[in-house]
Amino acid sequence: MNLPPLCEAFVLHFGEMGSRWGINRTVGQIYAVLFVAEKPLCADEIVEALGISRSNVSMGLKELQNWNLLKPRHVQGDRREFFGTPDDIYAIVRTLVDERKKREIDPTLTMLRELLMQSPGSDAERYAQARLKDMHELIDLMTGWYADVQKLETERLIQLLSMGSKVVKVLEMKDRLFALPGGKGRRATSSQAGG
Amino acid sequence: MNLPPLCEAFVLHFGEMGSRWGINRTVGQIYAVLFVAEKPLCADEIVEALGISRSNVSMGLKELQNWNLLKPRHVQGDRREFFGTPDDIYAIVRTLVDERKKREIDPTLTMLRELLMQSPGSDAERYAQARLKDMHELIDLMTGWYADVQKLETERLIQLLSMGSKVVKVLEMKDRLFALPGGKGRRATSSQAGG
DNA sequence: CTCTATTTTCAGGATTGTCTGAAAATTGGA
DNA sequence: TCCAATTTTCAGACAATCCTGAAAATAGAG
Repeated sequence: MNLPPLCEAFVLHFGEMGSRWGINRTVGQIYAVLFVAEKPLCADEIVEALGISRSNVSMGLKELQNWNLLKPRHVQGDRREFFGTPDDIYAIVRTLVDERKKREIDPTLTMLRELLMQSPGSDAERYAQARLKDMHELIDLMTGWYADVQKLETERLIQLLSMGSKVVKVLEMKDRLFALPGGKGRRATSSQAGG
Repeated sequence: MNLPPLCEAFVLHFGEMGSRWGINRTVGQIYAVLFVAEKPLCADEIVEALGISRSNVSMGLKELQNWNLLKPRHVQGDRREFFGTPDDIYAIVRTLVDERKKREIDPTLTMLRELLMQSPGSDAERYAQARLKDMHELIDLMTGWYADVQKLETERLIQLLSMGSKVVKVLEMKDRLFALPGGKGRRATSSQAGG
């Protein structure tokens, strides 16, 4: 590996983390190199930086492009293609979550819905369906929250996250102020919520 | 595999998903079986259900115990150990997130902090540190939010998630009502937030 | 259109991770 | 204490994944 020590340490750790999250170690390293690079890099520069084969870099870049995680760049008078990462790290995380949701969560929700529509043939299946229903509701709730929050501008998102659970205090205050009927004991059902 | 069709479908999908998240497919299947089982199961019942070797089940259960995801149960007059999953699916998710945070996020934060303390030896390293600082702040923000929200009772958590970004509207209202100095343009810094 | 720089594909070797049966260790009861 | 049921360990077989070099494909310049 041919990188400044600081970058090398980061790249190695990031590759390791990637491999724990179902992402090929090399792909993680390629992204790490691009992430800390001052300017877009071409494939051969990545080969040079990581000391891996050219074909491996090609496959890694292709994978990262499938994930929409790269910004392709062209340099005047140069035939090679250069790649960088979005400057805004929030944009990177949004893309990452979107893609994982699309590939893993959505199919899981579909599967759960299909299984919940079947009529149980035994007590065992009836009980399993009850469990699956809990799981479906939980995932539904979380993806609904994400879909909603994802629309916020970064500034607002940061504000919301900084608040943490203090938000609940504000909600209580709101409820007191407006004395909504059915106040704090409200049940949360799918996409319903008082605004 | 020796399970009702509905359970089998779930177990297969869950195992597949697990393997995409850095969890051994078999371990995922074992958890899935326990999750939809009406009562705790012993190792041999899992062998029977999944059609895998006894030793494989033993290793899988050990792994799941390391993740604190199992509830060991003892049956009177039976020497075998039985395992179930927590009834509350929220408890399961909390544990899962806690463990992943402990194993992956916390070490990453440590690494980032260490690299940020080094004095850069070149422009490349200086730029890399700026990127790493962004990443550190983002992870810090998200883990801070999680640590905070994780303390809520499930009921409250559901309420918060159901609200989604509508919370921001309430915040705006609050800001207007009390006309805080510096109102909506506030910067979010680490753990600081107005309540 | 041709030429050449560059990228992509892919078969097979290298590596890593998973699974198993046999043997060892453990545990509770007698 | 010993015994038998049960669990755990682990070397090696097996499988999946990754990585590479060589060859094919692509794309821009002339």
